[in-house]
Amino acid sequence: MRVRIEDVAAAAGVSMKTVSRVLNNEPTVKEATRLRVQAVAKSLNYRPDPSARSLAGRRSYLVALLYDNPSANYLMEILTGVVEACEQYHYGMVVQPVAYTRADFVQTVESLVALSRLDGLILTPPLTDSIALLDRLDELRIPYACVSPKVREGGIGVTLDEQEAAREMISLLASMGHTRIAHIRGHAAHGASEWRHEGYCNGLRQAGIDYDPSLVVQGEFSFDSGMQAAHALLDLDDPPTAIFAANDDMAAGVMSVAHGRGLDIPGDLSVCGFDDTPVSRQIFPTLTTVHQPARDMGRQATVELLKAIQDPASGQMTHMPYALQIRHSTGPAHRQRT
Amino acid sequence: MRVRIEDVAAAAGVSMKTVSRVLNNEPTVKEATRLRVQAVAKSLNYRPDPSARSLAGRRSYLVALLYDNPSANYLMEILTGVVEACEQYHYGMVVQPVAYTRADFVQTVESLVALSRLDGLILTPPLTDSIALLDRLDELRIPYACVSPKVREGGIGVTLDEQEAAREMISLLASMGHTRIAHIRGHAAHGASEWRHEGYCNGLRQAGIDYDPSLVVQGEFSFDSGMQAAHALLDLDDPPTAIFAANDDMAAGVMSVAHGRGLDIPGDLSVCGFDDTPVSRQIFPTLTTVHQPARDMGRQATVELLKAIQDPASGQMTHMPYALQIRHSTGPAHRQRT
DNA sequence: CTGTTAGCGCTTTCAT
DNA sequence: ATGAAAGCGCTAACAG
Repeated sequence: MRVRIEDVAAAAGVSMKTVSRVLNNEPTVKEATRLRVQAVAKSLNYRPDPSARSLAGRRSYLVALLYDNPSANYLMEILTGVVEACEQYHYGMVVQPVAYTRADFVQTVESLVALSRLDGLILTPPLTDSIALLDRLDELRIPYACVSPKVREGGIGVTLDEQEAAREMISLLASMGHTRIAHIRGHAAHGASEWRHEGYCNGLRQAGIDYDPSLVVQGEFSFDSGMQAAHALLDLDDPPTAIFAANDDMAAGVMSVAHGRGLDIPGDLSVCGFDDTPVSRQIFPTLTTVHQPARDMGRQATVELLKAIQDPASGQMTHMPYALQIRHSTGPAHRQRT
Repeated sequence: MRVRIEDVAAAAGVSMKTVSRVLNNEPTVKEATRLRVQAVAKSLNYRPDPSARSLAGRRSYLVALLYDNPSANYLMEILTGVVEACEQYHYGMVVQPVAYTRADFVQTVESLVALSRLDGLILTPPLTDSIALLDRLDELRIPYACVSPKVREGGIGVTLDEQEAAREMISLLASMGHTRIAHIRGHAAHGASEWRHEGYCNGLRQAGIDYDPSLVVQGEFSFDSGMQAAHALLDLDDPPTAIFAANDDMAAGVMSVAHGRGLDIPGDLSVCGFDDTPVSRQIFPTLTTVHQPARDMGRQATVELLKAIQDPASGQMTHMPYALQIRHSTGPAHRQRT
């Protein structure tokens, strides 16, 4: 039969409430009592019943990971980190896709939270950039952590200096002698697209290269949009010798087009991406890109969220490190186009 | 304030229990009453409290998706299907990675089920092939659905005729004139590796090609293992003109090696994979592979599971269709190796 | 076919 | 610092 709190209380010679206090880390318990109860609970292999706990406590011990159509690899990494943190803190996790383009999406999230009594949310891009959503959550006092949000002072979650990473990438290309460096922007709804574009601009400026609008085309983070952009760029009268795509999928699209046109990479064209997804190692040549520690980011965001759930005054915005992955798709700009 | 069952009962002029009956689709309610209660519940926007329901009902209205280190894309597709089915049936889903290589993994699953009172499990490969787990779940009468299990009569879930798909792939290669067709096997723990290999054998037999053991090498479904296998095969005195890898990641590894060696695909070497993951469209040339409807499979498996939870006598093993995706990595065996 | 009475296992008051 | 009693919102068992 299932071990109940009552059994633990009896075995430890205290009341149910005291056991409950120990379980919930409430401070007002004598240390000796706490230790004894913990020992008994462990020896009986007691685990509180989640339903009973949440019914009585008016909370679910559940957080939800919300996402809208992200890359599978990225999301899986984030998810793995979230799961790790949840396990450690004895919290449960549910995953929920939400279509942020739908008019009623804020309401959808609201009722999701209400119906399941969710204790907190982990938001991933581009949900992190919906002011309407964030405002409403603040209003409702629903704790949430953002992964890579566009600026928002005082929020909790994790960020990465994507702008600086992009700048560094451009500096790398410039140092190889490239002066015609193109950029394929990411989906307009993502804050990341802004940052990466700004980093591109900063990199050019720092290298003393003028910004040429014809070298910047809009993509939407998909492989196909990368291909389209590549065609547009390579059809230019004075085409670029290097292309910085705002993510790996688009960079893969560029490389595919380049191969199709018989261009050598990196001899004729250098290509680089962002995210360090598995495809960056699986294409030929391997792709120079920016690594972000998505799994750690998921874990850290969740840890901060859980802290904020316990104490709304806590919860930080943590800064995570990025790392350039220099592989074989980038090189000196030396070959002459025929 | 939250609407409770009591409020619905009062508004409909019936007892709480009658409302409960309507909600749970119990048959013993007069049609007129049922309709009235449903109307009132909807107008009040009533949604039962999951915690209270599960505490009183001794069940969680939760299913868990269990996995062990699968490809991110595959899992995300399955997960999406599971979420769809859960939404439709008003069930919740939790995801749980479990390391099936650990000695205590069956116990881990057991306590997971017990502690969260999970109503059912969705198993993905290779968990579907752990006899120990399946036996224990049967013993405990815990409903579960398998996605692509190795044979098990009477089980519930979804399957795909992977053997036949592999055979068809080999037939395709043979019809293009290939006679030296190699196979890179998948991870030994996966039933899929067996099937695909058997399909390979059948395909050769049907084409009247002798099975050459030196053309079959062991991989483990990873990109790197595909590269290693490719090196081994291409170093042979009489190398293959076509390689059938047991999944796309390994096929991508093969293509990378081929490019590195200056081989033309498909001129010098035809390559094909299995699974139709995004990478198959993102590499150059695009990869010929086998598509499996992973999302539908996840949904269907969940639907069957949910049926089985309601009525243990129901729940089927559904057969799903596959489809060959013929792209640009395969072609006639015509070029002469230099 | 419908209602009444007890809980499910825990946390909250409010005492002490 | 600890305990007793009263629910949380729902379903189970038994009546009628």
